[in-house]
Amino acid sequence: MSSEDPPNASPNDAVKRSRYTHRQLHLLRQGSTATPLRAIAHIDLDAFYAQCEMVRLGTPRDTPLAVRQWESLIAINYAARPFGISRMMTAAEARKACPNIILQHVATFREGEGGRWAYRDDSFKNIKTDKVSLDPYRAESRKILKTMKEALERWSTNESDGEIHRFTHGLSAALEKASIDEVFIDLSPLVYIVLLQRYPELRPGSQDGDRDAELPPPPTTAVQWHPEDCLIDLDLHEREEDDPDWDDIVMLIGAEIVRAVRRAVWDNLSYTCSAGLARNKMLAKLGSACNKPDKQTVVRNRAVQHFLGGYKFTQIRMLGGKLGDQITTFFGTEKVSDLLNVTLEQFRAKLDDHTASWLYGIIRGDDRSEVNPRTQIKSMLSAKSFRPSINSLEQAEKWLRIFAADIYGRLVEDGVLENRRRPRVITLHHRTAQTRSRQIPIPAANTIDENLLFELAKTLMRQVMTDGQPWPCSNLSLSVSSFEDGVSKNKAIEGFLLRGDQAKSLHQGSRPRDADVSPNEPLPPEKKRRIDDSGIKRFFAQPLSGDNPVTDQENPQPKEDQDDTGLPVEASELEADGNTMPQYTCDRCSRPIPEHEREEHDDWHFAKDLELQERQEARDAQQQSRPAASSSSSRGSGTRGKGGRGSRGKPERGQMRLAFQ
DNA sequence: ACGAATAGA
DNA sequence: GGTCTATTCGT
Repeated sequence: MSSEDPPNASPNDAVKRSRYTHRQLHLLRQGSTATPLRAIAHIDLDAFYAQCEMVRLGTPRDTPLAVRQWESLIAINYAARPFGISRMMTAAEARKACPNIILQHVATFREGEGGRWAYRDDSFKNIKTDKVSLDPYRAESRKILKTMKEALERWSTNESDGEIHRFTHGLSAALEKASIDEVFIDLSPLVYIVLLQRYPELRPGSQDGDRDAELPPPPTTAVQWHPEDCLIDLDLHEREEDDPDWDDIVMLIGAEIVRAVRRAVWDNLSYTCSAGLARNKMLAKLGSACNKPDKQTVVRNRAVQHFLGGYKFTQIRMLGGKLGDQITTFFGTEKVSDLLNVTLEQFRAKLDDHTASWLYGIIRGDDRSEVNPRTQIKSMLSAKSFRPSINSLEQAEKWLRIFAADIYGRLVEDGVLENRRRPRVITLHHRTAQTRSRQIPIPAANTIDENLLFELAKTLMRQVMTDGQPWPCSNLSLSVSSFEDGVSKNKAIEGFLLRGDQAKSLHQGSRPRDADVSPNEPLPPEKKRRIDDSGIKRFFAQPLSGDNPVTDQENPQPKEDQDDTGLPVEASELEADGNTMPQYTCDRCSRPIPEHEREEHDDWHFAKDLELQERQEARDAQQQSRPAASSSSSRGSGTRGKGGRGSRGKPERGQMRLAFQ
């Protein structure tokens, strides 16, 4: 049984103790994927493009509206749905079904009108000269994300106060932008704060040092759910009358936070969204689609079997494509409930080991994938389909100009001007009978501007044309990718984001910084946890020595010549400022610690132990979170950059630091 | 490193 | 169902 499954409680026991342990509780603050007490939210904007247009136009909520792209509809608001309008309809059909519907065309770029998109009354007549722009929606998406982050931030600072502050300061929720209108949030650290705030008996130190001891039961016999929370029915053998355990309380608190986030989005920006709340991403995502619009759905642990059993597995993330089709063929069913009868061995006979064990777990509600605090995009693409096809280089180049302008504008938003980020590769895709693509490096010496992108695109176009038959061309696209962090960004990081480093210098004078910037990681094949800064190091603002889990694993004790007292940064700063403080020597690490920091330091050891334990478990269970994740770990060799640039070896590093600006 | 394929809104 | 975007896979 995986450790995500709660241990069985014998039903006849009066609940004297919780099913959950202190260890499972305290893992919450690290965003650990290994605890069944985790709280993950998935938030999905309702009919997003349609709402964007409603907000922009000031359309009342009860007015039917759809977003139009040429003759088809790409988003339909909830007021229009009772008329039977769906995405497969044409504009004419929609108007017939609902004469009063607002059909708003998306913004477009127009040939010969510079690189600016605009909303144009006649764009639907100009499929030949216009190109769709999704920029307005990207901009709204950014605003919404920012509002959500602020709401989460407020929550953590409000709650993490007073006596528990030393256990909880610095904790925050990881937020992953899953698409233009969806986010995952790992609420676990915030829920942890609230739990400690409301239930003093859960605070560290109250368990007499035995982390595997069960928690005391929650001091309630019934959970008071908010009237607007939609609950998934419990599994057949579970009863609503049974006393709640801490996982129920976790969901209750999570629901409160999600409600606050959704409320903030509504109050500040007038967007409604739907949310799912569960112990992992997969369940949260299924949950958010259960009650729409403007509702939130809670999938309690005790409801998971019942909930999942009713689905086709092709609804589960990653199973909607060819993999799902294969599985359907192999086992002759699309139902989760049927697949539950398939043994792991039977899965292994048809699928590779990783996929087999991932699938075995996922249909049982076990999903260990992490919420990856990623906000920055990895590539930008601008494309156009031609109906009818185009037949000359001259025609093609007009579109390349627009692609270049589109992408350049987005690069500016992303900070190319300030040298924060810069793509290294540009690619041209070209479709005739088949799709062909060519890519070249963007010369590092050049300043990226619209014209450079255009010139590179033309170069690629020439290459594509010599490769084969270029006409008639039905689709053309230009993209930039392989983003790298610019110089000024590194300065920014060193200047005011790596507080751990600051504290380090402050504490022990100057110390060579090379180790911080050079790619010195003896990188393990990348069992590397994707999001170091959602782990314990974020809590403690650890300096970079903690950046590499492997180093940590193999050298649990920091080297003597480095400052790694394990103190929170704030403590280090205090130490540097004040000079005559009573000290004691910690018997765990033999370091001098100010007396008034004793408790905090003990907490640090406690958390550090948990961290090591978690890693041990991660190694033991060589199980990956997703089937797709496996290949990147087996590839690793030969991808090290030659000049030791290391941006390949340390993916997303800048992102981790600057995740939320 | 490159081009193709897959996934999802 | 067609379009558009983004990421991962295979060599």
